Amino acid sequence: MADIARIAGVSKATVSRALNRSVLVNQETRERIVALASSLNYTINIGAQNLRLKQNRTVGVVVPFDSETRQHLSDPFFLSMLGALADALTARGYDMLLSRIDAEQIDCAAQPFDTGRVIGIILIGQWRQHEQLNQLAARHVPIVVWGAQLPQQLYTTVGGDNVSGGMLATAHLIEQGRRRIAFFGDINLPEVAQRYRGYCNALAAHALAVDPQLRVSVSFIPEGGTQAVQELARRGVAYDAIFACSDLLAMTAINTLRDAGRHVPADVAVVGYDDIALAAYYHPALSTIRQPVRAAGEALVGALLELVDGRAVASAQLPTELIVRATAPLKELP
Amino acid sequence: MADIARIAGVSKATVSRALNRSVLVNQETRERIVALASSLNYTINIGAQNLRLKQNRTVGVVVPFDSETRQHLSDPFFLSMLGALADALTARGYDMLLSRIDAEQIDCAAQPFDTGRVIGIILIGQWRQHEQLNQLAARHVPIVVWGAQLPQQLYTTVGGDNVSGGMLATAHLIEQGRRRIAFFGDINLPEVAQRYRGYCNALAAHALAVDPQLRVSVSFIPEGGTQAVQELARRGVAYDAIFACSDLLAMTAINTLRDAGRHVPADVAVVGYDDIALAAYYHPALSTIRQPVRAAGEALVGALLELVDGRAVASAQLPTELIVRATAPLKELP
DNA sequence: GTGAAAGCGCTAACAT
DNA sequence: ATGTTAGCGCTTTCAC
Repeated sequence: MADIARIAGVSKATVSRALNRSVLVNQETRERIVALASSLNYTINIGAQNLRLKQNRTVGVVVPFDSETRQHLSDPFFLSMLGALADALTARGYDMLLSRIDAEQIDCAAQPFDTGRVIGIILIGQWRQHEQLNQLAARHVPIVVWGAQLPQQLYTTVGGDNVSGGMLATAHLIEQGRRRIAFFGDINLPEVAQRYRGYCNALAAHALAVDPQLRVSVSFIPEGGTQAVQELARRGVAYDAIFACSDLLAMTAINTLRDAGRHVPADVAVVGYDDIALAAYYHPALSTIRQPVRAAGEALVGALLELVDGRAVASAQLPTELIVRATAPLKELP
Repeated sequence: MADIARIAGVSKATVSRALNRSVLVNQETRERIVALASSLNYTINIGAQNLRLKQNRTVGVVVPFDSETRQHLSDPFFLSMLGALADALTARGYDMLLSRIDAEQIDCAAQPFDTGRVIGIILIGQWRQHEQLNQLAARHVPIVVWGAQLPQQLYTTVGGDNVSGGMLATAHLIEQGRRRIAFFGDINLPEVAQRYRGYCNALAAHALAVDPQLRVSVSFIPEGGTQAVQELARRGVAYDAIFACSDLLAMTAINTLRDAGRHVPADVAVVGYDDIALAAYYHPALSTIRQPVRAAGEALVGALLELVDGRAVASAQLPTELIVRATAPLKELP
């Protein structure tokens, strides 16, 4: 900027004003300076500007990975969420700083905020770290979490309606005549626990008993579906349907069933979760619960910006939707 | 920092030194200051530090989207590349600033660099913007592009070996007895053009003619596979194999073939490209060309950091690998 | 309408 | 071993 000022024969102050389109500066001078700057490929240094203005238009997006499986950034659902967040932030003129951290050390998530790099944090994935998240919120770190609403929660969450998602999936299977519905998912994760509640609710609503033998605790790794089907075989329990807590789980489960000579949906109907892009292209096309990813991105960003402005924000639940495709079709096959 | 200094009864300089673990400060004083800072959740403001030190540990990752299709961030391959980059950068202690821009205005990609936010740019996706990329490089913007090596190229690329990828796929199909191999992809894109060259090479090596009727120009949208299969039907050309330039294209093509009553691989063998996570879980499991995503992330980051250090970096080609699965198996089915 | 000067939070000579 | 001071690149009173 000093260079520009020297070449243009004015002071730094004038250059600054010209570049910020201040009305205080002579139209002709302003145009001359702007032209000069652009010919020199000069742009205001945002770091210095931020320092002076104590402002910042960068939001931190943190994706925790499971220390054992390192799985998260390979999960198509979280990846598509990233895309939605990038879009939502770009649309509002904010930049996105992406970090990955160990899920066991969620407190590190606040680091980009503490060091002044970002104005707030969006955390994709709640895992089991409820307490640590509460501590961050108590420290007044502006943070919004994609996940489930929990009791005594100090931080803001945006999430799908997991209870209703679980109910929709299970009710659909019941209505198609299924009675022995297996549940695949780790209910230590809050979101999965809520889906399981929905599953139980739907069974109860149809006067069906919950058989704990039908619930298989598997993590969100791709092989989970295979493991779960094998576990059911080991237990020797009969089932005619599966509700899997992710599409990946559902797909690998179906592959394993097929290898075992069982037909989908004839022998076993399957409903997945998330409606990732490939669910529609899988064969047979996957029936699933859609999570509204684009809306989620918007909602997360909106909530965070409110928080940053010092306004309190209630946690939000986004509607989930049953997408009926071939693995659990409407008309029961004979 | 001034606060800490006041409370600790020392000067800002001492606090700065203590927090940077300088040996110049009394051990006891240092520990006292560090403890005080951490109890106050104080961390050095990186923006101010960067300004003073004229340093920066942030790298810009830019993902262009096609103005018409807006497709890129939904493409599983690019998304997984993002994950690999995030990992590679995190491992080296760099942060990642993610932006999406219109592919038609690639020059905007340099903005985070021009404004001093990042030390260099990694661009995922070369598209057709060869000239604009050359201009950026000519301006000495440190930039590394995931894509194909092109003649008169001033910028650095890291990419898969597309020619060899095309050859591997095509040769495999020929060796399994296929003679009429369709090619799905838009050869206006440099990477696809190279894959097509590999395809032609493989045909030539087996003394087979290249039939232009077998090449269908489709973009990387999911519906591309469907469109391409329909286009071949419209043309009325016979074929017994498909080499598709992405796994998504391959999958939707297979679905469309199936709807038309043609069997994969019996009637039509199919090889995809990328080896996205779901290729293995598709049914039938997809034969494909694997692009080494993790290595790509490492290579892109490594190359960029070299550039930033002022060293010249040659473009790199990463090996591609044929993954034989069910859609184009080793033993030809009768 | 424009310039001089102070200061955002930090570090590194240079003193002491 | 610690304090003083200047300055990174910018904006913004306050003078002129």
